[in-house]
Amino acid sequence: MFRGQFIHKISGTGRISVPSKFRDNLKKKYKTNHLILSTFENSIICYPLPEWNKLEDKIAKLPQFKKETVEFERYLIGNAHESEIDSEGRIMVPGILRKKFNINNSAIFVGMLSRFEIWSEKDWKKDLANSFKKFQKSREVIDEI
Amino acid sequence: MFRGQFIHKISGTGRISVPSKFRDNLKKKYKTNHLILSTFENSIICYPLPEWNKLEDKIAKLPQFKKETVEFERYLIGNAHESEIDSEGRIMVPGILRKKFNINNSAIFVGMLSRFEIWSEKDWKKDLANSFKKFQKSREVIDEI
DNA sequence: GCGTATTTTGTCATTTTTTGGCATATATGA
DNA sequence: TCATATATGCCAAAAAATGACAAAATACGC
Repeated sequence: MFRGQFIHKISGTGRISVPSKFRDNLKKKYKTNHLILSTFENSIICYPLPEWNKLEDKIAKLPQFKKETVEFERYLIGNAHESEIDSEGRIMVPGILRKKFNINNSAIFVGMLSRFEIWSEKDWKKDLANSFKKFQKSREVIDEI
Repeated sequence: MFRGQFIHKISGTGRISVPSKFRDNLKKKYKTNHLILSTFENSIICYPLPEWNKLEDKIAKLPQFKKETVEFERYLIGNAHESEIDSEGRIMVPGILRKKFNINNSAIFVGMLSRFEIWSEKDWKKDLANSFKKFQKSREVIDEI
């Protein structure tokens, strides 16, 4: 499970080291060092490749020209980049994603159990300000827990 | 699988380099460097030749004089151009397609699993502005995922 | 606290990918 | 046929990604 927050520097070429605890989880639980980075709301969302593949397999079975399928694919698959963790524990975050989320000097990794997110510091702080309010609202709606 | 977004320059003669990750996928998975370019919505749609053939086979099985079949065929098959990836990793995008989609200086490749799309920057941004909203809608329809 | 091990960061060299340019070839249409 | 537009082949420059190594920072055990 991915848990916790970590601030890491990102190099000019877009390399950033994945928190070692996340790497341990990837190795132990998923036996992979491949990630898929995609976009969701205001951050880069990262899935272990095996998890992501399950999602793709489902999408591949949908009728390929149907409007909903196409829109879903454009957003989710269209933003997805595969990235391998290198010998130093780093990944390359493609420029197109860095630009999209204003990730320049450092970024925040946020664990989300089966996935994790990468935020720019600025956006993270902004979101944080709202998140407690949002949490208050959503806990009234989520009955299952 | 074709995934991700890549912005590439297009030459005056209509040559544009196919993202290397797409080329790798073409080689490994499809063992081809032939593509079929056609039109779909506001972009050029690109299929590896083997995938295209599958599509044609499916179309061939449809009732051949049905209105929808004819219309579907005319649109998809009628606009299809074959293109081979050259030694520099580029393809030629026929002028007729470039004009149709206002592709001038640069274009965006968007991965869609078994195919990919080529957009003009302008149209892509326009579409993108709606894409998260569309995604929100479509994911309600695609419950299984 | 101190020393050790691990993790993160910086830098440089190498390789790969993308782009630009130019010359030649092929087709198109008057 | 010739002029024009379109397409192809080839080479080299520019830009981006990757690999390797080492320094700096941080965490950990005692």
